Amino acid sequence: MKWHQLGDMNCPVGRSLSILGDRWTLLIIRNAFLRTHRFEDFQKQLGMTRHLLADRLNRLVEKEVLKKVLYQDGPKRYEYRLTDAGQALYPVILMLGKWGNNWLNDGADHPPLEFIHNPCGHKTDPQLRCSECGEELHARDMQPLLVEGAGQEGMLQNTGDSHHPGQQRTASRG
Amino acid sequence: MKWHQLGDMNCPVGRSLSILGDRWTLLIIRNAFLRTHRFEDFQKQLGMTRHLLADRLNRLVEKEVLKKVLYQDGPKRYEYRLTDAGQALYPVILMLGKWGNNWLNDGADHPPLEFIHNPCGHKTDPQLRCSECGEELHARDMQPLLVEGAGQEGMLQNTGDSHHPGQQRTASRG
DNA sequence: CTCCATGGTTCCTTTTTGGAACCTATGTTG
DNA sequence: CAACATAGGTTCCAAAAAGGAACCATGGAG
Repeated sequence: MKWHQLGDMNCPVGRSLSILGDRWTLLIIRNAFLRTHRFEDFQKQLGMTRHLLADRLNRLVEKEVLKKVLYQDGPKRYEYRLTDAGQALYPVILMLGKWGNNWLNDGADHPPLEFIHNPCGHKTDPQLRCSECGEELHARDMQPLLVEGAGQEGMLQNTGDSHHPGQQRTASRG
Repeated sequence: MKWHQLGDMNCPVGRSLSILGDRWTLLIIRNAFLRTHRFEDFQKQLGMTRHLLADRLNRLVEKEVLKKVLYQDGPKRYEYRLTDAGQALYPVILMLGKWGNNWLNDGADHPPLEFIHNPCGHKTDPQLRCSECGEELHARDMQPLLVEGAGQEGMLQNTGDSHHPGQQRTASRG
């Protein structure tokens, strides 16, 4: 299977990764959150080839994660800014950062990265929480629920070949 | 710059992506969360070449995201399971899924994926929240803070070439 | 007309993928 | 013992993507 066919799959993680899952794309988006918007700046900060950068920026514009905004009219120049969809990737970037912080400090010479949450004014540790009870979410407590009419190749639900029975019921196809 | 040099960078997002940022790795991890553990099952479910799968599994074991566990002694057979570091990637996977759900439902024929949070029993919408005030976190409210002694190429802090002044102060190097 | 800045594009080499066949160890069937 | 099955790889080769460096285009400044 070619990797790009993943975009059609039923699993939302697969669809996300068909756009975001390559070597540079998420780094470009990270830098966009850091207020980098221009071709030259992306290129200098990331050190990637101009070639690839142009390709990735175009693809992100096409997928509506970034948009081109005119910022100068002499020779018309555009910069790249996050769309609403792009802004919505913040949790992904932040959780990747948290993971790197917690689990990839081999030599310990990497400074822990911390954030102030401006509205409350405190150093914050971003946490994934349940919208209903407010508790922190863990993989073992989550039960995926696939709505009716779907799911032949649904992923994010086990396909039933588990060697560890019990513990699992998916909604449909029962 | 070669992509693998990113592993040494100061930014935790860059370090995370040096392990996770390729076409297949996060999909392998997703399936591990869905209780897929064996080579053949990964291969069938993902449709990737055995070649690449072997390479990625080995790399994840080396990086201590997965571990090999003996499950049969006839011909010795091992399966791949998430380590604690691997388990800690759940928020990343879940937020990628949430994003795909919300922003990549082009034809709308993809079913929304929903989860029950077992401890509270409700359908949950996973949210990124502040550990201190409990409010949902947004990019615009977050101020990265780099601890002293660090930060030459720190990333996740703006390097100062912003064309949009104000709105930004990083803690050190002032 | 020349030079500069920004934002690309082209050309060519090196690495990574994709696809399919083959290998290894052991266990089962006949 | 031969033949086949199972699980987990490895090998080989062609195709695609990434890396590196030079070149191009537009418009303004000198």
